[in-house]
Amino acid sequence: METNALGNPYQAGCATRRILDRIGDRWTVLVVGVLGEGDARFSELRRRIDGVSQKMLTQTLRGLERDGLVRRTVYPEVPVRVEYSLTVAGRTLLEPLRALQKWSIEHLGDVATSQDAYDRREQDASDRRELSAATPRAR
Amino acid sequence: METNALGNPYQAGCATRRILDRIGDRWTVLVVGVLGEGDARFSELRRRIDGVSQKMLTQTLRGLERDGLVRRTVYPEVPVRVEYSLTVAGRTLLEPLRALQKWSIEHLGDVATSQDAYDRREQDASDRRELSAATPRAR
DNA sequence: CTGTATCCGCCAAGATACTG
DNA sequence: CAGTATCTTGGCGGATACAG
Repeated sequence: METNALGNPYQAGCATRRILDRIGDRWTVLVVGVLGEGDARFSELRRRIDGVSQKMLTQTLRGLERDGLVRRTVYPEVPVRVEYSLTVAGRTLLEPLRALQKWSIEHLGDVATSQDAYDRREQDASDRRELSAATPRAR
Repeated sequence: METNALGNPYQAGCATRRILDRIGDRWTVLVVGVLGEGDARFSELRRRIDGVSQKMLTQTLRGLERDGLVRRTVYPEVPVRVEYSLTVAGRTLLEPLRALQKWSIEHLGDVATSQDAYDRREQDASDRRELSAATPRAR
């Protein structure tokens, strides 16, 4: 038999699910993306990642550091300087993320179109339901 | 200049972030994965996807249908039969998901190891903090 | 500058009950 | 069989205050 699609068993706890649990949150891929363009310090990341709060940036970086994907280097100057960079493992993650990005760029337009069409159908259906509710029986 | 890493601008709302907003939830990739192995009806998906509730399966399928990635076919028999299948666009999503799965399989072990090491360091640090709090000053 | 520590609102997701 | 309709809740993420 040929190896099929995505995993076997394809269940909660499978590899794909596990990695998505890690990168699926709002900020992780953004941080990895920025660090993929070069090392950066905390305030720089904060500036370059639109809308991230101090707390969430710290939390995201701690998670990535814990996973061994990001390295944190403290320079005990005054004031303290902290540099973040991708580890070797972290850099390997860029590849699959780029694959996902490529898919997005190629298909997100179609997805939006499909959504619009779907929503219009739903709206029509909803209208029809209202109408029939307003005139319960023909007279 | 060379095209760099992940997106440009790499911000909230970028393509990668948008697709992760769609597939980052708990069930979407599992549904796509199972459907990648062949068409299936509702109860079959429910059985094959460990732990999914009726509500979440319906919600996930509706989202994928709205995005044009899954097709829903109703056979008006008694009792009604509903078949779900990936659309052409839906099948193209399998590729980047497999890339992610590949990364996971190759690196998730290292990630777990890194996490353990990190947690042990944290635990030690925490122990040391407790100790110094218990003996505020040497005597 | 680079973080911790708290408090809080919101919403995704689960549990449960009901329906065509 | 394949859903819809509510109710509830855990936890993510934002805001704010404070600290090394």
